[in-house]
Amino acid sequence: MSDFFKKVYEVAKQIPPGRVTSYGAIAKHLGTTGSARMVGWAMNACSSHYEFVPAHRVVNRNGLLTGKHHFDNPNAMNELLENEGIKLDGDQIVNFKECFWDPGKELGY
DNA sequence: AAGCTGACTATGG
DNA sequence: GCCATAGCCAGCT
Repeated sequence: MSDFFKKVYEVAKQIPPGRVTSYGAIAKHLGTTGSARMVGWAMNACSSHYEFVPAHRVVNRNGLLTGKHHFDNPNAMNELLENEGIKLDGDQIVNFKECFWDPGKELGY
C-alpha cells in the first residue's frame, strides 16, 4: 500500500456524513494537484482497504456521481447520499455547493 | 517492454 | 457555454 493511497483513504474517511468533496480537492490536499485521476484510482482500489471507505462521498468537481458505476449496484451511491440528506437530481448533486467539504479548508494545509 | 486506459481538472477556442 | 486538448501517473494487456 503506497502512502498516496493511504492518505487518500485517510482523508476520505474524515468526510463528515451528509457532506461531499471532489477528487481534485483531495489531490490538492495531498499535494498532488493535477493528479485527480490517481485519487479516483485509489477509490477504485478502496475495496482492498481493510476498512470501509466512503467513496460515495467523493464526486467530480461538478458534483456529478461519475463513479457510481463502480459500485456493486449503480444505485447504491445515490441511495447512500440521499440517505445522508444530500439531494440528488439523477446523478447530479443539487445542493453541491452547500454540501461541499473542502479537506484543505477543513483540515488545514 | 510498450502502449492504452481511466471514479479528473484546467484551459483555450 | 459546450467541445477539444493536454497534463497527470498507476495498473493492466
